[in-house]
Amino acid sequence: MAGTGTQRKSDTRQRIQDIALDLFVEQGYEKTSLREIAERLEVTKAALYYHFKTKESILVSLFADRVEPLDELIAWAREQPRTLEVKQEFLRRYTEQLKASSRLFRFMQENQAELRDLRVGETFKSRVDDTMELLLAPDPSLADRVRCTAALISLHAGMFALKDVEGDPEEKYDALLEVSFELLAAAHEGRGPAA
Amino acid sequence: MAGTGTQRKSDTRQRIQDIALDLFVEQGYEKTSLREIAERLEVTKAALYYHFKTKESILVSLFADRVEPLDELIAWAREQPRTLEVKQEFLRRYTEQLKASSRLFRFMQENQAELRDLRVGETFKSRVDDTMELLLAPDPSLADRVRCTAALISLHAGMFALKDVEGDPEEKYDALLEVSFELLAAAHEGRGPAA
Amino acid sequence: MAGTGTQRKSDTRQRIQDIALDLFVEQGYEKTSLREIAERLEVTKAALYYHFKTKESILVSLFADRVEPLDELIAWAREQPRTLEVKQEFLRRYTEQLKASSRLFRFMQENQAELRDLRVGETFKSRVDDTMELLLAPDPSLADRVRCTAALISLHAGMFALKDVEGDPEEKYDALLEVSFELLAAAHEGRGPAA
Amino acid sequence: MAGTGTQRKSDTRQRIQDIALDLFVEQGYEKTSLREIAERLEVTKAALYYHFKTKESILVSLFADRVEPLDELIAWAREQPRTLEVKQEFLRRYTEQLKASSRLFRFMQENQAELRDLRVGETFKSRVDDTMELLLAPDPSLADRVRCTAALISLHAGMFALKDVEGDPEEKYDALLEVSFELLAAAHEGRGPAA
DNA sequence: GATGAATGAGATTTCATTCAT
DNA sequence: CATGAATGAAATCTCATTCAT
Repeated sequence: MAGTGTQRKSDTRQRIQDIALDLFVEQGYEKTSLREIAERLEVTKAALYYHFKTKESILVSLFADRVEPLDELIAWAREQPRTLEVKQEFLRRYTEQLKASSRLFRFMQENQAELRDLRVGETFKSRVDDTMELLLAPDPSLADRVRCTAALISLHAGMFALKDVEGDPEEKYDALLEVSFELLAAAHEGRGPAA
Repeated sequence: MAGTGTQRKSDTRQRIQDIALDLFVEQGYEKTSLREIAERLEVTKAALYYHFKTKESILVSLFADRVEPLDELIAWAREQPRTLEVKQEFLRRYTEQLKASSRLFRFMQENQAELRDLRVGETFKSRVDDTMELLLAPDPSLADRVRCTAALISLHAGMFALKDVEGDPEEKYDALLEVSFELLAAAHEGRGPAA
Repeated sequence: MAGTGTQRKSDTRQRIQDIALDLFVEQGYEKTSLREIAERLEVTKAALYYHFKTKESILVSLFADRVEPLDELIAWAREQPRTLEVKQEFLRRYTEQLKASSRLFRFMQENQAELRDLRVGETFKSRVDDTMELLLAPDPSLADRVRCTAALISLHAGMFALKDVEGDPEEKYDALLEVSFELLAAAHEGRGPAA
Repeated sequence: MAGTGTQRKSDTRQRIQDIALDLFVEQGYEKTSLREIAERLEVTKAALYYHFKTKESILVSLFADRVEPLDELIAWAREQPRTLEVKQEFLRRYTEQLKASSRLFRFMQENQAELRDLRVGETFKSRVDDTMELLLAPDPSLADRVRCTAALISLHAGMFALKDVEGDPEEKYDALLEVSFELLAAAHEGRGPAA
């Protein structure tokens, strides 16, 4: 029994998820049909239904694994004092997660409309709200709110916007993070209505 | 009685565009069927095809009117010196256009994947590239590039991200613009690698 | 009033027929839409309906002019003695009519299935029956019947079958006619079961 | 009871082909809709698409089986000396194939226009060219070419032209074949310009 | 674990036709 | 003589899903 290798149980489920994410990113969720997924996998559509109850559940499963670490990160941040250093550390770790699941986040970014009524959207929306609340000072000015929003948006959308810029991805991530820090710092001080 | 009757001269084309944009924003392009548009308009599907050759051409027509003013703005900016004041003025006018076509820009924002292979995407992508080039100093550092990117992204995505925040939309636009100015200013000075 | 030229009354009707026949020959009747005809004419579909009640009536009108000369030819032949010379003369004149309306006959040839339930088919079918009767000796053998059939079929289908053969069309017509004469002559003698 | 039940193993594909050919012959290809085929089969339209990717592929499949025997026949003839006897034997076998697929050849005959741009047309056209080349003497006169053409055309179109003539179909085929032989013989001798 | 066969709903699109102007 | 606007019907095709095997 022992020693039958690392992938004892069928990895088909995993492969479905992989290929589905590829296609979802390339084409969007609606435009990707189960036929396509099945063809790339070289199995029949019916086989997909052995592993997933519906098309949507494939999508949900893709998000499932990523929610937990995000929740852990938020929980961690809640136990910390709201210092600038903590907020920075939070963004740093947040960026790590973005990096680790960049395809998925790209998919979210580019398919917001489709995700909106798929419940999964809600799930992530509420995490973003939590995140905003963590970054903001209590009772923030509108300008500070905007700064934090900009910090987050830039992290999320920045990599895709910089796709055509040459350079090491790691450096780009660093640059994005630094600009986020600037915005965050300004918001943290409560610099006022963008004097 | 006068002036309130049904519009004699067919404005059906206009109404199609209006309702289509509504539905595209609500549901995305793919998920919106011509049946839906026709039903809301209380005409038959075939009527849509009298006014537009294909579904895609409805979408294209929505963009057509907005490209011109954007091109004019870019052309104007190109004739100006690249001072910070000009760049600010540019962003101010840019924001006016975003405001004037907010539904359309929201649609773009939330349906990037679907737009990607619809040619219309290309059209706007190239305008964004032009815009970036206008805002950037010659031979910019990566950090400055990121700042400009963040400035633009925030303008584009900011309003939707702030949807749940209470407050006057005008004030929100002002706040977004100011934060963009901060980022722009930092990039204009070439403040270096986010000191 | 006099002297206003040869085409006093609108020639649109004529142009519709021309273009329609072009398209019917190229694509078949079903596959040719009124939209196409209208576009080539650079008028609207509705204009077609001013000149023709239905699509089918365009087709019918194309045949109308050709039935009369055919009927005259048949009537002429009926008054003649059934000598071989007369039959030959009949085929000669018949071929002239085929030449004069070659596009139309090509259309008939290649779209028999579509014509079958369009009444126009019937009309011509009965002329062909009349023609056969004229060519055949009384109480003919099956073989002679086949010879006459072959003679007619070859005249009808021959030109299109010889399309790729180089040479003067007139010569081709002559050759076809001569082979028809051979078949006709054999049938006229009642040569028996193809000894 | 035994052996009369419903066929267990799905022969749906075969049944689609059968019914489709029936309808194509009756009405033509364009005029036959998939709805009609599906209704006669008592399955849904979607079921057709399970078995055939497109409507055209149903048509193509009908031809597929018939091309092979024809190619074999042509190959056989190419290995033989070009004597009159061989040519006759060739036509005899050719006629057998026409008989065996008479519905399909009737369909071809009556729907040439529709077939023209369906690639399948090309396929058969080239076989006819091959056949002509086999029957013709080297460097033939136009008249001989016409005779061979007439021989082939008559075989193809003759049966349908003789539909209303009473008599045993076998006898009709024999008569057609004999007249073809006459034409062939004349062409074989190179009888000259239809003396 | 997976397939083969099928379905019901619905998509985009095209067509011949009508009619007020 | 002709157009602009619209319709109802139907076409081809795709999709997510089901189920017996």
